[in-house]
Amino acid sequence: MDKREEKTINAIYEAFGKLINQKDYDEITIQDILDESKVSRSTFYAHYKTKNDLLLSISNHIFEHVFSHSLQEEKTHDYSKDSFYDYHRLIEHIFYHVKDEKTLFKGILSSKGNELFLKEFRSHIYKLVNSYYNNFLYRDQRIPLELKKATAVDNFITVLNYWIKNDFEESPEEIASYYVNLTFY
Amino acid sequence: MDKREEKTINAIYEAFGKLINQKDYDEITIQDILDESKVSRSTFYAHYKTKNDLLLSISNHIFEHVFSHSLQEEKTHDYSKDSFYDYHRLIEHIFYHVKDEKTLFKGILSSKGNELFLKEFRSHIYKLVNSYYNNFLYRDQRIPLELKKATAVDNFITVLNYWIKNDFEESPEEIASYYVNLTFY
DNA sequence: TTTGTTATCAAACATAATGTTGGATTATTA
DNA sequence: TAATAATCCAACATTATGTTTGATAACAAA
Repeated sequence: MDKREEKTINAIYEAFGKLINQKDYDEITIQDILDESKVSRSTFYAHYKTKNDLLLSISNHIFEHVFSHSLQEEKTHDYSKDSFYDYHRLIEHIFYHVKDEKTLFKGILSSKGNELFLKEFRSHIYKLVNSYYNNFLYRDQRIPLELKKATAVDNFITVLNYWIKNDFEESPEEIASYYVNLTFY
Repeated sequence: MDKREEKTINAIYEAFGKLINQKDYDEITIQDILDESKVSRSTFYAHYKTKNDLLLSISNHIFEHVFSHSLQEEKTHDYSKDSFYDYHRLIEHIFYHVKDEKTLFKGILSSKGNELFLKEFRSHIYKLVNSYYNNFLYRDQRIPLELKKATAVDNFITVLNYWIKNDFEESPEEIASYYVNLTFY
């Protein structure tokens, strides 16, 4: 990629990261981003069609990092040898990566208007959850599998929000065990 | 209330109900509401400061209905005699009321930009959950009480979304039992 | 180093939605 | 029926979005 492009995209990402920790996504105007990043209007629109387009791009950038490990797993891992332990470790791993991006997660998840981000996030978690129930037999007659999966996804968000509220005080291992206990026992 | 006022507010509510089932809250313009309701711009702004103000007003109107029973309970019910059975029945009751307003719930919960509604909704459910844990001892050492409460709130939304996705096919009792099983066992 | 390419910028512009105001009209209440 | 109050129309100011232009400067490749 052209050095100039890289520079502007970086500047825009940086600006967004700062702004999202100051006000709701809803309230951030493109003008705010231009002012903060010192990128010109026409340049911004050369890269992104809309503000949502930018958010989507940032989301993908984050998730590439956070879910990189699980994406690799998906291809190389031998599921016939899966154990619950492996799965638990994978979740710990993800929480580790989330903590690496704590500022962005905190900013975005605390913000009104983050639905696009949440939707992307959920779809990534859904893949994990799905692979879990493809490898472990689901026994509970009382609750439909699809509902159980939906709960498993939403619990992840709930636990993460709890972590954010506590300013990432707990260790990733601790948080992962909360999630696993809530969801799979 | 003046008959004329009642008429315009009704017209606006009706228009909103129609529109929210056609497009996302985000995409509904005030102009759309004016056109659909045939209310003039200045009249609209005589009643609501913003579109969010309207959504808030509609939310309160819905929740007054849906949680009326539990609000009454709060004051008159003798909690020292509380049983889990009573609590389960209360939840069934709420799902009944939700079904009465199924069109609005479906429209709003399927829509982008509904965070204001969700926030209000959550705060109502939180009151219920809170009263539950004030009356039943919490034993689980593995999960902090506050996290358990947050999960209990979010599970409610998850189950409701599942119900919506299935077009309210299940009975309120069935749905309530899904919720209770997911959350309290 | 030179040359062709391409990203950036500033500035002006069109468009669209929001929110405000004033004055005329009509419905309601008492 | 008279006073009150809600509605309407229409014009307007404001704000944010998105587009277009042509000039300038940074880059990559020969």
